Parts: sequence; structure tokens; C-alpha cells
Amino acid sequence: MPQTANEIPSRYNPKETEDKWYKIWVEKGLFHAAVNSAKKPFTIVIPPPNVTGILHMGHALNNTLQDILIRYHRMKGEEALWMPGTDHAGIATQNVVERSIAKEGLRRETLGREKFIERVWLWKEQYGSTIIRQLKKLGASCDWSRERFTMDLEYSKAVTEVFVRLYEKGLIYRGSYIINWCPRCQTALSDEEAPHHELSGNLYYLKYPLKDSPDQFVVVATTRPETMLGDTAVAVNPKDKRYKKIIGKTLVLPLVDREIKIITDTLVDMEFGTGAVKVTPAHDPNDYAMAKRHNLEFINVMRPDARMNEFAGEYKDMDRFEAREVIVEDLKEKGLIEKIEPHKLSAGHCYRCHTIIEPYLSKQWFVKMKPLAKPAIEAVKKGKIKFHPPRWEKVYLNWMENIQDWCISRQIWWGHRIPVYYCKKCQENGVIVSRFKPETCHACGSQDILQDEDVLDTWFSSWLWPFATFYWPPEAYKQGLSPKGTVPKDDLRYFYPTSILVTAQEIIFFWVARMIMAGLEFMDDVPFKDVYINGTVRDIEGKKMSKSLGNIIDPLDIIEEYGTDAMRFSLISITAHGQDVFLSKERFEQGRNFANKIWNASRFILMNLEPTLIKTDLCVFFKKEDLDVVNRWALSRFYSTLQQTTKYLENFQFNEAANTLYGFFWHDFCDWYLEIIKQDIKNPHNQVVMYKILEKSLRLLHPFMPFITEEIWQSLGKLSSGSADEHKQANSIMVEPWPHVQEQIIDKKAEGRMATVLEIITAIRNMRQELDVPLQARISVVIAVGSKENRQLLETLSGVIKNLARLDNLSVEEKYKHIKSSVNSVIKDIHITMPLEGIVDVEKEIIKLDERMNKTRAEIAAKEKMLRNKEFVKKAPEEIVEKEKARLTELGEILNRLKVIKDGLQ
RNA sequence: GGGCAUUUAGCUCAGUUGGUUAGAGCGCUACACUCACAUUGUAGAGGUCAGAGGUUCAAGUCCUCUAAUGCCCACCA
Repeated sequence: MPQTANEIPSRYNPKETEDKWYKIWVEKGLFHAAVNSAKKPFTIVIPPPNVTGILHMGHALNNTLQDILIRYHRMKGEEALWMPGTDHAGIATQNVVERSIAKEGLRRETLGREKFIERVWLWKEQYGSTIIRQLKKLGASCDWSRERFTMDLEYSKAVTEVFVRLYEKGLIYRGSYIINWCPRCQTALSDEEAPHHELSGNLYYLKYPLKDSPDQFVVVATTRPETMLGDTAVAVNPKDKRYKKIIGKTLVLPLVDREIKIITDTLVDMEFGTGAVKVTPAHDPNDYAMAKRHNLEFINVMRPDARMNEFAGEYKDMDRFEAREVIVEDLKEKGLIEKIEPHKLSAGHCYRCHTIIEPYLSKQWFVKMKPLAKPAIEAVKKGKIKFHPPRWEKVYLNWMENIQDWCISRQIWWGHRIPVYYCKKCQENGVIVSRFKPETCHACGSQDILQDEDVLDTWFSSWLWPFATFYWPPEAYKQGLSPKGTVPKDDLRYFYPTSILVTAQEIIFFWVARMIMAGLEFMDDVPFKDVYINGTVRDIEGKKMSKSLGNIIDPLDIIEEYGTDAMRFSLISITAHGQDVFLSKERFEQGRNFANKIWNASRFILMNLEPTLIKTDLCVFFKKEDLDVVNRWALSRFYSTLQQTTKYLENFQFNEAANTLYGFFWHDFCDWYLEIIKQDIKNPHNQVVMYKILEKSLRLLHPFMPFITEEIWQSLGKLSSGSADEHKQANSIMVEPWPHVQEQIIDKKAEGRMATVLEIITAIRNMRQELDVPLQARISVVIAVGSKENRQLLETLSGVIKNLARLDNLSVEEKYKHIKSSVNSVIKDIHITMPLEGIVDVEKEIIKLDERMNKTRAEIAAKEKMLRNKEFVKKAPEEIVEKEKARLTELGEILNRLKVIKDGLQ
């Protein structure tokens, strides 16, 4: 910011400041944090965005919150580390790269695994840092020297280590189960990766003939008739009287003519459908469980791409939905469809490509979760980890207490290979779980050893993020040197556990819960002490923002148009504690306007500051007695604001903190204080106080609006350089201390007195506007005061009142005297009289007075009733009772004054 | 089926230990541009705090029920 008025543009231009300061901050190493035993660590690990990600509003909100916390704690003098990085996002990235090579006419399968992985790395080099660049645009003060990627070599070591340790502990096993299978991605998915959505489908009633009497049927109801080809039983509830006689009899499965038995199982709901259910063990998790109980056969009728296989006979090669139609047609022809009813059902969908998942029988690796969940439940119940807002604790506990085993193998190529090896000779028996590829088979000595083809679920690496980013396990880094040449050996001990995790509700199960389990299992301590769950960003109609809905507001567009600070501030000020946010583009104007307000207030101050005056030792002016009431009020308001803001930040009430600052800076400081002192701007007290408040306000605003505050703060620094004040370091506002609350400067009495004066000014302005008195008109006001104190106050500030209320004359009297043809107002024990000969409509004035008197009387009646109530006087705290009494007295006085005025007018 | 959240001004929302006259931003009305800022200033209009019951001296705030809306979880074929 240049120094003279002419050089400072009247509008804040974010483009000129943002990139400049970001670069300087990075160059000065201000984002870097290192082990420092003299300081308390404050650590946040970023929820690593997908390497394929592009910044959306959810990221903008989430990362702005983290940046506010980091900048605030850095200013508080803590060693604040924000650990950044990206997630390799297995399926998502593989899909993106597959689409990308498809443009060259290439397919993954033809390329081969090794070549394909090379292409993924290449893609990562080229496009993988997009979101990191975008986070920088957002002003994120991450320690970029520590940036990690979940596929980094060192990180992979941690993943392998964890797999081996869990396996050795008996918590990892391999088995054939019904899992969620995405036929498009052709991989298994965990339960969390296959969210259920409602679909409109049909309930088909199929008739299965009895072997002994082919004209008799058992009717079964199903939503997926194509799976009937794999049926190996029909089940009924043992209590179901309707089927009692035929239990154990044999049915002939239509189309395939397989003989199947009628069995009983308590799982069957008698109320649903016909009470008889077809059992397809290889294609339904319930049927699978039933089949295990009854020793039924498992017949898989589909291929991994969800086309029918050789067990489907003539339906082979048909897609599952095509097969459904054809099978229904064929059954219809044979008269084996009783009816078809429309039916709402919910089915799992792939969270990546939204394909309907197929419950599919296959061999996968699982983690036993119950033993891991137990300590993680305890930790939260004992309050070692606190959720904010606390309601999420219930969600977490509910999931953890009903946790299912975690399917961690994925049939894709991009990810951490499972550290499991098989001896080709010994086949399945020769399973070797190892940190390194074994040279020979332990059993037969064969060197023909193959690694498991599958990779691990992405979250199997993400759940290690709070410690794997600090080079875990420490034994592996005993030398104290990482491949990158830093010395990380004490980092883990110093920065772990991290301080707080800020994330979105969608990943509480995927990520938060699992990190807690991993932290307790491998670090023997919780990974963070607080979890702040920020709300979901929605559009103005409450819909989640998504590409497919086309309702995206791109944060980068907003930054381009309004500036980063404006975007950050707007977003924060409208986001209530953990509530969802409803956004429209216009809502960012508030932040832009505020940035401009800060800019112009600073411009005004810079233009009017006398460097010689603020260079003198400031402390002398902080003797309260020396300052006039205006300055005492202003400083008191500032420190009250500081106190409030600090409290809100400590409680994660970011919107309250932002709005408190907004209200103070705009309304108290600009609208009132600067307007008042304009008249006497060169007064040394005014000079120092306005400088002080601006400088400290910039510090309070800095975590929210980092760029504009730095820009202005640097200009202030230049102006006062060489002085003995805070600018002697003149480094960056980023590392300036967060101001201390000076309780002795908070002066409620001064605040109260000024409030009265401001009320008087407002009342006078109101009176003249109501009567359409032009601003140019020469008017006078007579104020009659009840107390000596008020008289003194008003006499002292009479110049201020005259100026702000645009009065020619202001006389302060002791007693109210009626003035003919005047407008009147009463504030507490103060009469304001504005003589306006010829303009005043006495009738109208009397009506207005009556209205006010009636209102006052009603209030008096209510207060009297309250105070007559003995229960109230007995039970309410004394101060409340006193307050009510005082208010009653005041109301009485007001009523009397109104009466006097009315009498005078008549 | 279970759970959670929301319901306060025309709109979008604040209001964390219950305590004067319920707040903000936007929008609206009127007035004001030589004097930091029209991305501005000044003043104003606008609310029986979803409904019903209860606890309490006192309820937007605590409890119960109802209604509407949104979200999450669950193996109903």
C-alpha cells in the first residue's frame, strides 16, 4: 500500500496482494514448523484431498477453518504445524487415468499392469498437484516442505508394516464371502463404499412347481429374478402354518430343472411377499448365511462384469438386467409368474461410478474390527477425544458398536500391493505374509513365488495418516534421516497426538473412526484430541453441490471475482457451528464489502497519521485517566471484542468470532469512532488510539483474512518504522502475537456513557428525518439532563453531538422547559427538544407521545406485576431483581417526562 | 424399521450454562455523493420465535407429544 492518499486506490484490489504475500510467506519459511521444546506444539493433519481432486466449496470451507485455527495458534506463540498432502485415491484415480488413456485409444488391459501404473504416476506428476495449487490460492498456511502422498515409498512401508502386524496378531484373514462388487470397476468394495439408494423396481412372484405334484407350486417373491438360476433352496419360517405340510419336500427349479429342497429358517419374514423366499447363496448375503447354516450348494451364475456365466445355461453372456427381462418373459410363457408388483427397494451403489453393486461371492482379505473398535469406543466415551458438535459422538459410537469386518482387498491396480505371497508349487497353502518378497517358499523351497494381485483399500493407507506422515515406524528411521534429508526422528513424538481434526461428516466412518482405531493400535494413543465436523455446503435450495446437478459454485471463480479474503470471510461468517451452509453467489458480497471497508478505513488512517506522534512511547497514553471518554470507550470496545473473539475461537464458534469482529470494526470503529475523531484527528490521543485499534484489529482479522491484513499491516509498519513499538521486527503479521486481553482497559462505565450519547445522536437524526428537515437546515436542540454527571458528559461531547447530528446549536439545560412548536424525545432521564417553528404538527406529536406513553405504561404494568410476585422476589437472583427494579424506576421517569412534554404541547 | 438435524423478519440464518425491549446479512422504503469508502452513509418499516401441553418466579432457550422438511444408518427377499 502506498503512503499518500492519491496513490491508494479507493477500492481494494485483491489480485495485487494475494500472490505476492503468499510467495513471501513461503520464502520466509513462515509456514514451517519444527520440533521446538520451548513451545507447545499445535498440529493439524489435513484431510488429504484425492490427488484427482479439484477444489470445491466443501474443501474451501474445511481448509479455511483449519487455516484459521493454525494461524490463530501460530499467533498465540505455539509451534503450529499444518501437515499437508494428498491421497492416492485408488479407484478414483484409476478411473481418471483409464479415461485419459482411452483418448489415445488405449486400454488398461492391453497396456498391462506395469505400464499402466507408470501412466498413473505420469498423470500424477502432471495433474496431481492441481488441488495443492488451489489450496495455496486459498491462503492455506501448510508446511509444504512436509507434503506427503499416501503412495510415497516411506508411506507404503508403513502400510505394509501395519498389514503384517495385524496379520501376525490374527486380525487379518482371507475368506470367501458375499461382498459388494462393482461390475463396472470390477472390484470389491467395503460396506461404506456401497451406500444404499432407493430404486423403483418390481417384486416378481415366481411359481416353483413341486416335484411330486407338478401342478402345485410354491410362490416366492424376488426383486432380482435373474438370480433364480443360482437358487439352491426355498426357505420358509418354521412357524408359518401355511407351509407346514410341504417342509422338506423337493421343488423343481424352473428353466434349469434343478431339484431344490424346502427348508426352514427363522430369518424368513412371514409377513413379506408370500412368506417363502428363494435362497441364492452366491448372490445374496442373507442367503449366504442361511446356506452356511443348512449346508447348501453355492452356485455363482455371474461373471465379474455381471454378465451371466456358464452356470446360467442359455442365458450365458447376457447382462444381468437383460437376463432379468428374458427370464421373466420365459417364465411368463411357462405360466410360472403369478404377478408382478411395483416395489421400492434400496440397493447399494458404487460410491465412485454409481453402478448398482452386485452382492458377489468371492475370496477377499478382511480385518477383524471388533478388537480394534473396543479401545476406540472407550477413548471417546472417556472423553479422550471430543466431537464438535457433540451429537456426532452418538453417530460414531453407534457405528463402532455395530461394526462389521472390513473388506480391504481391491481388484484394481493402483494402490498398495497386498504384502502376501504365494508359492506356485504349494498353491494356496503356501501363503506368506511378509514385509519383503521372500526368495524361496518356506515349505517347499521353490523360488516360483508370486505376490497377491490385489491392492489395498485406499482407506487402509489413509487411516495411518496422523502418524505415517511423520515417518512411522520410528525403528525404520533410526538414523534420523529420511530420504528427503530432513531429520524427522523426534517429529512423531513432538507433533503426535495431533491437536484437532477438522473434517466433513461423510468420512466419519471411512476415515475418522478408523484413524482413531489405528492410532490406538499402533501409537498407543489417540490421533487427535478434538474432532470438528464442519457442515455440508449446499446450494440455496438445500441440495448438495454436485457436478451432475450443475449447481456448483466454484471457489476459484469467487476468488477471481471477489478475492480470497472475501471468500473466506463470507464463508465463515455464514457457517454456524457444525451446521450445513446454504450458498448463493451473492452471499460473497458481504465479505467483499467488508474487505473494502477495512481497506478504506485503513486508507483514511494512513492518510491522517502523524508518524512523529505514534512513534512516542505509547504506554503513557494507556493511563485511563488521561484519556477522554471517547477513547476510553473505543479501547474498551476493542478489548471486549478481543475477549469475545478469543472465547469464540477457543470454542470453535468461527462464525460468531467473525461476526463479532465485523460488528466491531465496521460499526463501532468506522461508523462511530472514526466519524467522531475526524473533528480532531491530529489530537495525539486520537492518533495513538486509532492507530492502536487498527493495528490490533488487523491482527484479530488476520486468521480470517490473511492477505489484506498483511498488506495493510506492512504499510503501517513502514510508516512507523524505527519506532519502539510492535513493528520493530516488521516481519509479518502472521507471526505477530495475538493481543492479550487488558482487563483494566475494559471500562463498562465509559461504554455505558457513550451508549447514551450515541442514542441521543440517533434520536436527533431520527427526529429530523421524520419531519423531513433537510441536512442543510440550521437547527438547534435543547437537552435537559437529570444528573450532574450527564450534564458534564454532554457538555464535554457537545461538539461531537453537534457535528454528528448536524446541529448549529446545542444547549444543555438542567430542567426541562417547554418550547412551543417543538419535537421531543426522551432517553432515560434526558429530554431532547428540537424547536421547529412552523413545521411541527402538534396533533401528530401528541399521537406519537400517546403511543409511546401507552407502550411505557404497558411495560410498567408488566414489571410491577413481576415485582409484586413474591415468588419472583424470593427465588430470582438478587441482581435480576435489582435490574428489574431499576428498569421500573427508569420507566416511571420516562413516563413522567412524556407527560410533561404532552402537557406543554397542549 | 432405528437415529440425527432443521422449523425465529420478505429471503438466508445467528441467538452454548433459562433472566430487561429477540439480533445480523441481504432485500425493501425515504434521504444524502467536494470532505476514507455508493462495494458508502443516515434513518425507518418488518417477528404472537412451527403447533399443543408441561417444568419454572421466569422459556426462542429445558421436557413431552404432533406436524413439515432434510440427512444418516439397517440383511426386508
